[in-house]
Amino acid sequence: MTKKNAPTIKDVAREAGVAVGTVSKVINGRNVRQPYRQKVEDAIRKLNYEVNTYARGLKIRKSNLIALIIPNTLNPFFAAFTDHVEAALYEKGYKTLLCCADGDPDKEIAYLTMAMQNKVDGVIALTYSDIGSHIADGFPIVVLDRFFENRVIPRVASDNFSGGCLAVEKLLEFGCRHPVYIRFHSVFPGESDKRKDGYLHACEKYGLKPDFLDEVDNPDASSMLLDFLNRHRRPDGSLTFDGVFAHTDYHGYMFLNLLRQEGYRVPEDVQIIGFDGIRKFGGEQESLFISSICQPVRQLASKCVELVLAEDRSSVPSLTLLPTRYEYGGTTRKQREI
Amino acid sequence: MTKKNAPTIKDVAREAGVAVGTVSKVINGRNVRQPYRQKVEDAIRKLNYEVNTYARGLKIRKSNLIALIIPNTLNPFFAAFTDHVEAALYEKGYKTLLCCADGDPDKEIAYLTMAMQNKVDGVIALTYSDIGSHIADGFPIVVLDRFFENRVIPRVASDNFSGGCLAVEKLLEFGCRHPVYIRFHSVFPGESDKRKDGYLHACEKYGLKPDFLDEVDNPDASSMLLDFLNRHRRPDGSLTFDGVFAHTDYHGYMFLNLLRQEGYRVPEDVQIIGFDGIRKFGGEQESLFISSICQPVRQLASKCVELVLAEDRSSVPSLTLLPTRYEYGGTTRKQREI
DNA sequence: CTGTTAGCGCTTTCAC
DNA sequence: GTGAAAGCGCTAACAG
Repeated sequence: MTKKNAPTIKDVAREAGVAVGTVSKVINGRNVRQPYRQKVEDAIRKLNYEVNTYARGLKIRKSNLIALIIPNTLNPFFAAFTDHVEAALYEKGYKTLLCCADGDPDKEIAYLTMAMQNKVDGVIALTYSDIGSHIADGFPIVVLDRFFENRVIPRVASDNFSGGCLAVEKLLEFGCRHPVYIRFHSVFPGESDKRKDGYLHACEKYGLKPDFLDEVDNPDASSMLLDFLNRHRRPDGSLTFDGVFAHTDYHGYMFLNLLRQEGYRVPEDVQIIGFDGIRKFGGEQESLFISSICQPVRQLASKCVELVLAEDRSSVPSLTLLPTRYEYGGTTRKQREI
Repeated sequence: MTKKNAPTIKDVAREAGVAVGTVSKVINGRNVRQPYRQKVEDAIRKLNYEVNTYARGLKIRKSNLIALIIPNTLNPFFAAFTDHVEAALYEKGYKTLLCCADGDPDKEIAYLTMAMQNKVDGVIALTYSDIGSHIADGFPIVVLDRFFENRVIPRVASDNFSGGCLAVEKLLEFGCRHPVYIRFHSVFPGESDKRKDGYLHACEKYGLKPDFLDEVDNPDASSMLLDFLNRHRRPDGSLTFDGVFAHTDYHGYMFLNLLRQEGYRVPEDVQIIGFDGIRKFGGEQESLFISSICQPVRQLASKCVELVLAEDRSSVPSLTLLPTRYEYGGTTRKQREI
């Protein structure tokens, strides 16, 4: 809330003995001759003047505010993305309006509507509902990962297909012969679906027989993993697979715990590679939960910022893919000697 | 950015065949007779009208925006706090301006200044620098944990002292005889300093000899912990302590890994209790990294929101302490039978 | 170059 | 009850 008696541009003008137009020019960095500029700057300092954002916003229709709509900040990936978006926006002189929609379609739409009607200059969104129809043509918006059927909206995502291939290739490189894929997917279509395509592609390329668990995400994931394990247990207790590519670090870590609990050694008996690159305690220096195909969170964030701020909307590509990379996280063997 | 040709209150008035004043009243839920109200509402819907926040803000000096200033959202505790603050604010019709200051005093002050001069109705802050002197009298602000010497600013924090006592009591309850305390503290004074006071108090109460590692946080924490360990190793390899109260889950987890690496069993040989209640993958259902004195993050957040929105600033207590609780996280023994 | 002035869209008296 | 009109603080166009 603006302070009740905050000095206005008029007060500054009076104090400096110049016209308001001159003050405005000084504030906005336009050319003003030295003696005038000096007087204005002194007056501003003396009165502790600060421009009123509403008045300016009303006039020039710009808020330097970007809305970031995400499910939450609890999930480490979202948290990291949020952090990097905020930093990138700050860098460019923009503020971040944080909108945690929690997967609630009403809240997502409410935030989006609020954002588009006024208040913000653009939106970066990772939503679950199909927001496509709510977006005015030409409105600066960029979405992460999600794909909308009925509308072309600029998207930024990791190169999930290549990431999926990479996971298989790494497992093979580290000595696996039978890598399986496990996934508990959301019902919303997005680029991350291509991780499986990458797995399948790599299987074909390297002559492997695909074998996977592919279910809708649910609270019973844990017991489904156990079922999967039991189905792949030989009479002697050994497993018919020796490598796991998990669709997410989260479920990979869940599987890791299950395997160890069942007496299997990781990475000796089974190697695991996840996807995302989630780090313990969130720190960028911290270790991963499991070996993983890491999403370039920082680059995703700055690309989103770059695109949402792009002056020329028509120059914004409809899909931008950023490369992933493999990182060791304790559930793979060290690279074999060549 | 407000759409260039967005309908204004005038357009609605013309469409509805009433005066702008009437439209304003309808928008703001004031009394307007049915036929008029109906016409206005129809016109609003027809034109897809939405109030311009700047014009309103300029007029009534209120933005329904609260700035949340925190170091980052990478740290799981900050991430959780952010998430809950956003939710609590949304509940009350407010939006969240996310300001990650990253411990940079300039950025903290910049955000704070921006916030106070205009744009936001209040500030919730967890900062490192001494922002006390920058806060206008009566400005709605609430800080988490930090203590400022030169200024009384409403603070909300966990009851760290009781939490410290609780940690020791739990360790004793689970059979420990010699609990030590380890801490790598920030140089900024805050309520969390009282965790150590709680430890010392409990030691005195239960006739224990205090023994601790208390250093300024630094990159060498790991080797300092190893030093500490070596200093407490008997010739036969056993340790002179059997319980650890770690100032944070983070360093507790670090110590856990060190202990296991050195061949000690946790919780059989040594039990560990941390502080904060950090969960793997951020989920509220997920397991803790280590047994911990959990901060009531959600309650801290809603208390901050409640206080920052309080109409009567003089009714806001200068310090609000919220209770912590113990939760098992794998590094303590189950409660002994009585 | 500087100073004057007309609004931006809204709320809010104040007549009616 | 409703409608007309005066600004909120700022920017930008235009006149000097």
